[in-house]
Amino acid sequence: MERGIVFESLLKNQRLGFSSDEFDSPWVSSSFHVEQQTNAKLVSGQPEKEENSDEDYDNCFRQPEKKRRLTSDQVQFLEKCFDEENKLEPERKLQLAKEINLQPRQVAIWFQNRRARCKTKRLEKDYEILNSSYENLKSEFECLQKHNDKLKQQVQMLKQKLDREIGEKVSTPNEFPSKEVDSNDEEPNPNLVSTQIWTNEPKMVICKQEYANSVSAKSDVIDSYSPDGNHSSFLEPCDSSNVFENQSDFSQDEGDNLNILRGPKIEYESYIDPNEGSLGYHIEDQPFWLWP
DNA sequence: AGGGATGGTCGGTTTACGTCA
DNA sequence: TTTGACGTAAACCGACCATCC
Repeated sequence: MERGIVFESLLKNQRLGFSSDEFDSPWVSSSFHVEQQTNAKLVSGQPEKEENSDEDYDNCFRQPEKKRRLTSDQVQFLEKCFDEENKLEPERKLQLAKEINLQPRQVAIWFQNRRARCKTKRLEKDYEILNSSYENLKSEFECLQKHNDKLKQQVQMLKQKLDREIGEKVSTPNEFPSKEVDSNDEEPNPNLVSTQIWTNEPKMVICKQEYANSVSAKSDVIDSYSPDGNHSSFLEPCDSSNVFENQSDFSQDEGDNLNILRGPKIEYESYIDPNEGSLGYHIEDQPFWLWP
């Protein structure tokens, strides 16, 4: 049998162009390999065949050598070496092969496969991180969409209210407060956006003025339209340092690749459900901007 | 400078083993 | 007990690259 194994290995090694140092058959008188063979026989339940040189010679042309898993000792040893250095210098390969009675070629292949497994695991981990980032962004986006819808509803309500009250004031012009909003006779500043909201209180006026060019920059109303007609997204750059602050397991390396996915931090603290009776909207803190 | 030999890595694939329903 | 499906480790293959002579 040994000659059969040697023959098979020789064929393979010649085909692969192995150097002579790699072809130092560990299959002969290898304690590790004997253990492997014994284990395999125990598992498969096949009786051990009587060793015979003539039979072995005949076996040279029969079935090739079966694959054997490395023993746990061998794997442990290789794992330890892999932890130290995941690449193999030629001398180190020979040394390791000698120490655990394997062919240098086997050691090389083990390291090769181990690197591949390592990479696969790393990719899986990266995928999980990316996926959870995606889920976070998705749920944030959905929240923002709901928020946006509610804000639009509010605007609609306020518009209707405004129309109604203007109608009332027109029908009773004496009660219409004249010049209460701006008693100065200054020229109107084109950069000012002035919005007047008439409440149910006849004499009360809520007036909100902001510089138009500061609205999009400072507004807490995130989804807005800037005067130049461009839609200013709420995903524009801002302080985003806390977005994934609960994801403390981001390693530095992974973080380098994933920074792009860290969106802006968005808070909803000032948002109160408008269905709760009053407007519930901190209008005095908000620049008032009408959707087109 | 150019080319062949050698040897390494990598991605993908095949093969054989071991486990489990 | 047998068997087939399945996951995984070992081995292979081809392409590519670096180094040496």
